[in-house]
Amino acid sequence: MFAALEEVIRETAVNAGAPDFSVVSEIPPSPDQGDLAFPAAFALARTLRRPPREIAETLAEALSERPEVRRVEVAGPGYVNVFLNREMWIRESLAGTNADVPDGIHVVEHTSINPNKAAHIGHLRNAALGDSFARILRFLGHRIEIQTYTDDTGVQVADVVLGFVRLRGADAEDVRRLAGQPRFDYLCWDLYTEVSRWIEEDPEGPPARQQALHGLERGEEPWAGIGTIVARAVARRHLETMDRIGVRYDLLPCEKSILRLHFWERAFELLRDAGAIRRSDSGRNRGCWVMDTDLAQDGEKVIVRSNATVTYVGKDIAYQMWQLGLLDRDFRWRRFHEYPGGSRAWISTSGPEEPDTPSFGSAALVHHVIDARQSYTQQVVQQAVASLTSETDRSRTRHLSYEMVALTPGTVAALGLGSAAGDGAVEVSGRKGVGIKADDFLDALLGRAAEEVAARNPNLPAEERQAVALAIAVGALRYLMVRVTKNQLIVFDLEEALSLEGATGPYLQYAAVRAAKILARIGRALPEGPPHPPQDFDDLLAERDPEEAADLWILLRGALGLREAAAAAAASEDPQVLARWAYEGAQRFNGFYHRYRIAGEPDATARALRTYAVETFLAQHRQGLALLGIPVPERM
RNA sequence: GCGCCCUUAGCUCAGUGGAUAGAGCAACAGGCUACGAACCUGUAGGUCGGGGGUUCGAAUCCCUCAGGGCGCGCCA
Repeated sequence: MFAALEEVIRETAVNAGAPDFSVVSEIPPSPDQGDLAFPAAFALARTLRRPPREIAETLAEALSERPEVRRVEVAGPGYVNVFLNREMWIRESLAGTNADVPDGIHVVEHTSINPNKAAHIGHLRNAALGDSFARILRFLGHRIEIQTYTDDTGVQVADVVLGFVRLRGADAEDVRRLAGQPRFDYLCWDLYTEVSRWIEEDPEGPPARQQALHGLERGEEPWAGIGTIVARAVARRHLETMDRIGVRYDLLPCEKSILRLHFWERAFELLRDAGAIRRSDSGRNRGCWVMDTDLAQDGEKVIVRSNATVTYVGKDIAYQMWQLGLLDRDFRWRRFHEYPGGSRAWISTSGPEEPDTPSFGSAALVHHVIDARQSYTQQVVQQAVASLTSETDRSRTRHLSYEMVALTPGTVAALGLGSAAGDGAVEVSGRKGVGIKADDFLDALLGRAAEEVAARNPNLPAEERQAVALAIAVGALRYLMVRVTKNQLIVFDLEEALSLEGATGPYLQYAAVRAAKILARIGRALPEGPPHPPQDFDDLLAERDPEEAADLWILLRGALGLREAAAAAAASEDPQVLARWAYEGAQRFNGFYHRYRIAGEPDATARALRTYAVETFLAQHRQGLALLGIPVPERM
């Protein structure tokens, strides 16, 4: 509808002699200035050599002939303010669909934690960002596949394996027994910091680590056997942790499979044949296979070392080639984790594949949710992969880059993780054991939420109280992680993060719970989707007090902006856009709630209009919260 | 040295060319016998890091300087 009106503006201006231009529209600061405004006359004043007000009058006249326009005003120095036929606008926005979504799978790769220790708050940001982004894409009509890359043969796992063998004197059976513990990942967290310190301080450390790493990569015992036990047990723990906050995965592609299935060997041939890499005959990188790139310091990036082993970047190139279907090799898959409710996560294997395995990968577009520290590496990989595609427009791999989570010195001190030096942010480090574990943080939130629920709902059965507290804790956590822009470093303060008031998840949930309660009181079911407006909506609105009409309209217009907000979030690759929409919606609703009676309103027309607005708000708000992974409890 | 990100109210952040720069927290003053106060209303708080430029119009775009964070290996 906006597009049609913009076209009217453009056409009118061009007919008046203006060169072609793109029309901008905006929403006026107050609804008594209209529903839509065009500042076009200012820019046209110069080219048409006429005063802006005069041009605005011409544009207004053209617009006023459109059926979707009720009234047009020229305001101030030359704004064209449009009062829409609101019923028509609502009906059109309800009819919006995902008709023109291109086919093809979007892979969202997120979380990707090294399977050697418990997940921490930094990983929660990644998972919340990736999961919300994936839900938004699915809402917009895309087919989605969720992957979490699992580096089960890297130094981090090797270090923990070394810790078990060297510092604990454990064999595979011992480790298998320990891995059965409920929070095996916590045990590994502590062992990892211990072994990291040992490697740093003991001269035997570095060579021992080297031995463990090579053992893992080559499949030598005891390293490989223990490595598999550790990696799979910890990866399973990660799935359980993330499932607590509503984050699930389809696939766990493992580095070990990439090695065993010789992905790199094939990728190497393809890259070499395409001329994307070449052997360096001179200089510092003599004997290596390198890629020419402006990104690297000397103009070349080593992909294969002079000792014929492949770098991290090389392995990542092979993996990303597989994701895009550019590698004519495939993983084999086995069932790994059954989620309550039926879905399951698959893990890659180089062994025999299970009979009824679906096929994965070959995505149209892959989104890598990886923190900003990896920007450089991701650019190099993207360049390599792009050199294999015929597409000239843009890369089919996207780096959804985000800034990390650090800790306030106060939080570090409060948790006994070290002394607070200065007032800067403290980096979360798994190696040093500085960080807040994801499960611990969620448990702390759960504890605080449970207190609140008990205080407010003393008569609720304990089991229900627990369920409500969980929803609130998850809502608080999910909102916390997406409420700021992905580019903003989060300096995590525990006290602040445990707050359940103000701009927090529970605020968003509370608005939904309230709205649902009102509807329940007057015997209306929870709306499945936004309802259609009442007949003669504009006339009904006009009969109300102007202030109320404005409040009703602002609530409705905001709620109906869900799809637009989701699309903007997808385009900017940042769920924060949607989180802001949800927060502002809750604010509008709470204001409305305090101002107007709904269920108890005696006037039937007023009650119907207000109920309609509440139903629309609730349907849209619940949908928006679902996209952010924020559950809505029955009561709170 | 090069690259990316950040700099807006005391604090944490919104606001990616339009009308008077907005929220939350903290502070102060109010509001529960109404659909539940995890809420709402009000007060106070801003040279949008500094300086140039483009534009009818700049927190927003360009240049430059400053401060802060993170990267830039034949490591993973």
